[in-house]
Amino acid sequence: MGVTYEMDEQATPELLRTLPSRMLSQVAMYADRLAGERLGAADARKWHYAALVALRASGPASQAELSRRTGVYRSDMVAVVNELEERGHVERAPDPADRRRNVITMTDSGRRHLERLDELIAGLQDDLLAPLTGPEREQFSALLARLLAHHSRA
Amino acid sequence: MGVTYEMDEQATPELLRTLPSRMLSQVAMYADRLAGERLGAADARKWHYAALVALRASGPASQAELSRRTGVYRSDMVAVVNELEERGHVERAPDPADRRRNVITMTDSGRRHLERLDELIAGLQDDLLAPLTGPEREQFSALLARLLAHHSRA
DNA sequence: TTACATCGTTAGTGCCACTAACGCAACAGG
DNA sequence: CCTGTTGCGTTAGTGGCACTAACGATGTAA
Repeated sequence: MGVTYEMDEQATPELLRTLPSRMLSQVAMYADRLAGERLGAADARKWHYAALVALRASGPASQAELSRRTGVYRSDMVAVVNELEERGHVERAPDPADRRRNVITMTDSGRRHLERLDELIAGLQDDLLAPLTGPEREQFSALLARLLAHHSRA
Repeated sequence: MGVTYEMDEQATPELLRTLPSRMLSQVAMYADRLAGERLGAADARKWHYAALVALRASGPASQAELSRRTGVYRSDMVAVVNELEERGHVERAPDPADRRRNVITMTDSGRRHLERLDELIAGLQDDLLAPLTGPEREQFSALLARLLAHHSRA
């Protein structure tokens, strides 16, 4: 796992090495890679987790609703639900009240799967923030939250 | 610019909304998008900037050297140098001392271009960190630097 | 009825990280 | 002097993700 590629950190120009946007991208890349690897080992992807969490939080929902709640595009949600359905973690049924919709329901298998993923994701946060102390992690999260709030408002 | 997609922030489960790895990815995504848009408007890409900064910092270099200094893959550096060459920002010449290598040299046009990009990138940092105070920006950068250092050591 | 919006779905774009393999050139050791 | 190894530039290709466009079917409102 990890990168096989040899990059010379020392030789990287100071300007580049200390650029916030660049550090941000790199740390995020590392986090994404780690998440991808671990979720992959559990036969899952980021979006599976997001969808399952949304289902647990608010109960059965249409694909479009899941899309809104997770930020996954409606068009990509199709594949996510397909994959979760193949693995028996959700069921897809037409909504009798609105025949445009599918109702997605989490199965028991899905609930168990989600619990495993919860632990996996929690461990991930821990490894991601490993070099920081408790208060520093709070700090970091709070700053991220503010940046996110600022940049995601319409 | 920005996203046309409608995501319901309110409906996103707490667990998901406050997950550090997720916030990190999202903020990074926003930063990347912003960088892509602005650099695109200046007929450039992230990698162009990285390569030019490396050339300014340490003078002419082979493509492999630029690759190591910027973190851009050797295979992708080909296109970067192609594009910079097309635009007249660098020159590519065979290295007489080692005929495997190309020597990449920045032109005057490249230097002027880089100065424009410097300003553009500086403005970007400012917009990215807009909601944070001066000390908070320092904090945030320092935390990122520590995370990066931790995760990029062999 | 007409117009419009929403839903699931398919297809496709573009960017980026990353791998594999190629022919060529340099180099180190026996 | 050969020989295996390493480094170089380059090509091609993979897979994931963000994102757009358009479709037919269905629901809602003017």
